[in-house]
Amino acid sequence: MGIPRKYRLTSGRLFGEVYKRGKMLKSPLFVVYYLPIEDGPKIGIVVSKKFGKAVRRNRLKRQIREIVRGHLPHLQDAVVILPRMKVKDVSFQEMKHVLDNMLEQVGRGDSSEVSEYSK
RNA sequence: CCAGUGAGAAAGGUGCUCGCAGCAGGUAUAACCUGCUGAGGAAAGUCCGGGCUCCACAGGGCAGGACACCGGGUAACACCCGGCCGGCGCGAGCCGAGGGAAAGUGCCACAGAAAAUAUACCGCCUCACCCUUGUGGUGGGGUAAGGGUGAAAAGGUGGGGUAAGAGCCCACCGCUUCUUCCGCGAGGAAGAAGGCAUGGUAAACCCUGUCCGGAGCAAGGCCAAAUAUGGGGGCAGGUUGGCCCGACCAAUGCCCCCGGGUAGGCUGCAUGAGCUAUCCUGUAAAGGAUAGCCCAGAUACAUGAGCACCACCUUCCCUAUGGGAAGGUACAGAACCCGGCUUACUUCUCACUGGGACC
RNA sequence: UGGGGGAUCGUCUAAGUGGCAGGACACGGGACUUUGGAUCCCGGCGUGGAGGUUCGAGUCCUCCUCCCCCAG
Repeated sequence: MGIPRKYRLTSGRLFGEVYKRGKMLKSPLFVVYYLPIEDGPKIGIVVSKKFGKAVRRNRLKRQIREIVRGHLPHLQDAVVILPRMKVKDVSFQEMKHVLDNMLEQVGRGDSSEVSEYSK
């Protein structure tokens, strides 16, 4: 895994908290929920079974983790990332570009004001 | 060269940068550094069989389920190996839920005379009677050869025989029974006798034989935290108290339901029916001996991203024995662990079969 | 990960012990009506896939595919 255990979202209860009380960013490729918390960034990734069998889902999760890894220093939120179906037709480079922008917005949202929508 | 059959092997490689998990060490828990290790032949489907754990349990039976030619292998199996029989294929070979229908019960639609105690529709033959004397009718009897129906029609083919026919008789084939020989056995071979009895269906109920207690690592164990001695019902009538005995009352026991609380860590958790090599036994599956090796262990669930070179494939371009570019390199990801089965799927090797061409 | 259940026209559903797959709604056509609705008549449409047992399979057996539920 590209993210140390310390920075992972590790219980169903926390996922529920983020969905319920967090904010949301949408793009054609991803949906990101985030909620500012005290003890450092915590990342969770949810990949639906629609994306294929276990090998394919695991690979997608690894690629997303690889992208998220670079953003860990400037995040202070619990973040849940859900890829959407269009990700299947897109290269790693495009995924990285889109997700980089979204995560930068999450990082800014912690200090300055928050915009609920993107694009 | 083409088509095919059967065995077996591999699962792209090397280097660099960043990053993840486990273990060991470094000065001390988290952190940090170093080193080592890190998915599969199917890890899959969860279809069988075990180990392991808890619960239940005197023994046996009933119910329910699984299996079913023979011999062997195994911890066990529905698996594997060797064989038998049957079927398929020109062949190499492949396939088979392959016990019992002369214990019983059920079912066999439609069609057909009749679907299982045989029967007699069209027919064939014959006798008697009748008259309109005909290729006639009525009645009785003999038939199972021919027709027709069906998935299936009560041994088959040929000959003799007969009024017409029929295992009525004969030959061959099939079947049944018996004997001898071979084989551990399934069974095979030879011979004799019987005159044919026993339709199909048991992946219909069933019978016979063998085997099977239930649940599953979210099993189970330990620690921490939290709470309510709560409410209702059932069973048992044991223990204690009300001086003793009985009744009665109260508390306590076990099970179920409702309600409330907690839901975090450690362990199980990886040395095992283990892997590799050699030798011995065995046709083989497999077993034994010796030596060496340690080979994932997560808990929102670990292998990715970028780059370079090489190998292979496809497409395109060029000055085309060559060079370059782009894309691709199957099926697929361990979660308690093993033995199988089944399904998905790329490439290669070897042996064999049939056919064609050439020397 | 483990355990359990299911699949029949477009949708909802039937088919004791194997024997011509029916019905309702919807759909298409026609009649009635100036038109539409309602009503009446007619019609097509299906056993998740592959194989096996049987003369014959929606039904019995095996293997796949998909969906749902439970532990939560």
